[in-house]
Amino acid sequence: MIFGLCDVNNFYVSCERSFDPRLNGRPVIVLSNNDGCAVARSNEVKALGVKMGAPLHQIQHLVKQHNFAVFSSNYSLYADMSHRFEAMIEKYTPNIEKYSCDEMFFQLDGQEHRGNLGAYMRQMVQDIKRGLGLPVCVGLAPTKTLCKIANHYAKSLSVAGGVLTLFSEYNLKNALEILPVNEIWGIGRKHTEHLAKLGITTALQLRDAERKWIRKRFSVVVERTLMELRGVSCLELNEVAEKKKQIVCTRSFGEKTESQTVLREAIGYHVSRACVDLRSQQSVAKSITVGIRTNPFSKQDRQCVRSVTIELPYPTDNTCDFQAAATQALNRIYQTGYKYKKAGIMLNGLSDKGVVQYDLFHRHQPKDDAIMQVMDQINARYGKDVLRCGSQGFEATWVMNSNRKSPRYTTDWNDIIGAS
DNA sequence: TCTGGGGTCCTAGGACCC
DNA sequence: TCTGGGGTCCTAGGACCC
Repeated sequence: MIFGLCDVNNFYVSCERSFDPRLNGRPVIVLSNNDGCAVARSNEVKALGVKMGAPLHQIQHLVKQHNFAVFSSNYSLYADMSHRFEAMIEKYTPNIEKYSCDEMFFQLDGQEHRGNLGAYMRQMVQDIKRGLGLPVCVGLAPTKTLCKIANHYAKSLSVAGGVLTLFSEYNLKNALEILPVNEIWGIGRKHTEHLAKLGITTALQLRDAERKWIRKRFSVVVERTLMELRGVSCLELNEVAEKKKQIVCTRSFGEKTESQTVLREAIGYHVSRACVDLRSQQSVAKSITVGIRTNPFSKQDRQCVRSVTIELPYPTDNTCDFQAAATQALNRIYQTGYKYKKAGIMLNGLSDKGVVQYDLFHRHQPKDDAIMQVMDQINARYGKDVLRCGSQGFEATWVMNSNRKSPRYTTDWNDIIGAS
């Protein structure tokens, strides 16, 4: 079996460029929620030394000087492009794991490419470029971790055709010898520091280290990484997307607020979002955590970070139950005199809706399910939050900044190119 | 003035059980 | 001075990922 990884170069930026070719060759960045940081950068921007997650206000001089095109993130566009990207790969192999919106792992059994794997994959790369306007790179190797590395080199070396394979010991050795450990999938900042103290700074050194010794000093995770570098596959392809084990919804506010009403409305909004998500995967949740905080970067504001978890009497997927619990939670943590910047909620203890055990005194109300179903249907048809809980309010004074969003080219009739 | 959001897995340690 | 052993479940916290 052969593993492959196909990922889109600078995904969000490439989506924007796909619908506006004038952006090609021009420095482009896409901002995080609330227009805070640069979360996607074109190669021109990377070449200027702008780091992933750089706060916009810190790079304003470059933005002006080099005439960056700057976009707020347009998630409905990116999600739609992601689906199309996945569908294109499916034409080449049925065994796909959607690892993230812009990365697909897959497996090839050696039959479909008729002896010329490279050509088969280059064809796929071309197809995606032509069909979606997205530039992608492919890495092929015996393990997922090595695929990541092959993909990394395909991209950073601008390999012709966008496909790089890592199979022979000769190629592997050369690739791993010059790769710093922190570039390995699964080795982050802490592990890098720790490894450096042990004299391990390159991928090759990690691969050839003593397995038991690494296991003892780190954990099975790093041990697995080591084995994967040796070409022993320890990570399988997960083709079926598993259900989420927790659902989180948090947002910063466009402006700071001291008002409990505004906090309650923001939290109400997040609860609604999370519950729709919960029901769509046919789960119920046991508890909800509500959190609020001030701006941690602010020097002059007094800081306050609070959160509380409320256990529900029974696991449920009912928005109203969670709204009531959330309001109760907010009452417990809210304190006057602070300028709050962010609020969020988390649904925990998820389980399958069908298999929940209720006790003797629980009266399950089929009516509640019907109400939620109707609410989901109406909102799906007429727009989200047409029907909502009162606690969400109607003003949404807290909404984040998103001033530079591109049109929803593929998901809104009015924004389709050519529509008047 | 301005700094994102949403996840997963693993381990250690405590509570509890027989 | 003496105070078992083995197991499971749960949670908090750390580390990592995109």
